[in-house]
Amino acid sequence: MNNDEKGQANGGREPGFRGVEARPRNWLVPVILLSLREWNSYGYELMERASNFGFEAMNPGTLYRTLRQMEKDGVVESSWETSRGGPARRMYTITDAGRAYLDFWARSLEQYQQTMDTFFRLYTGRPLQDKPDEKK
Amino acid sequence: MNNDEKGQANGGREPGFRGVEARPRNWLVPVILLSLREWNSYGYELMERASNFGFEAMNPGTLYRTLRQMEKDGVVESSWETSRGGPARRMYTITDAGRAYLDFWARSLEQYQQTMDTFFRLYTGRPLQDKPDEKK
DNA sequence: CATATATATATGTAGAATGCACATAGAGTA
DNA sequence: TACTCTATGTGCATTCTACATATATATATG
Repeated sequence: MNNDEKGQANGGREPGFRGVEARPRNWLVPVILLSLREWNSYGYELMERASNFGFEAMNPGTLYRTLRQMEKDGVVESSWETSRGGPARRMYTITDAGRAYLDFWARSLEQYQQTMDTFFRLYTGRPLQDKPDEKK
Repeated sequence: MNNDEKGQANGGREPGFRGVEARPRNWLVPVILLSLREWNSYGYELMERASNFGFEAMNPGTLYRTLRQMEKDGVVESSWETSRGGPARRMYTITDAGRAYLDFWARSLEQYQQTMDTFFRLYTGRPLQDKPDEKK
């Protein structure tokens, strides 16, 4: 709903809505933390693994910037790995705070699933409430 | 993960994470459209109805600005209602494009639910893949 | 009548999230 | 040498959204 191409009413045809994915904010952070909880990793590899969560063709800039911010926030720690061929890698490790954050987010996600249920109940045509009378 | 109060590792205690709700982007737009699909309404009333979706204490500015943007995008239309007591109301009606947008969003939401299932499967300890060997 | 309150809509500003484009650099290989 | 793969980043613009504040009308209350 935020570009020129979307355009006017198109009578119910499949619209070319961009940026209309029902994806929560901060999705990337928990996905990274979940990956790091399994095993330590680095940006380039995390990018591939993130695609398992629907982050297809993840753009590198967003990922690397997010990782640096996460380190500032204390949910991950990093160190350079230079003991092998190829460019140096910044290896990341999840912290205790990171695990706590992940748990918190998972609980929040459960709550959100209930909200989605409510949405679908209304969407599929079973209103939760009748139209109230005009007040006063 | 974006404020000073979150702070450092806290060893798994319940953290005071702010803004860490698993809430999707653009949630407000479909909620408004869903409300308007049931019956025409206006900002002040929509604000109350939005609270049914977990938008507690919605701040008015966000809602009214969103409504105006939605009209620009062609998913709603509005007209002033002055034929009654009290301040004038801007009454909103959903358009065909709005209905199309809502349908699109709902389908997107279904896709996203699968992604969440994947997330929870990993979170609760059943990895989808083993750690691959170091390449090359 | 004056003032307060409820109703109703809106702007200004700032910060966070995010996408897109582009920049940098090491190591192997043709 | 040039090219490609691997790997990490920055700059810029847009969007989303929270918070504070402004405006106006009608009704209730003293």
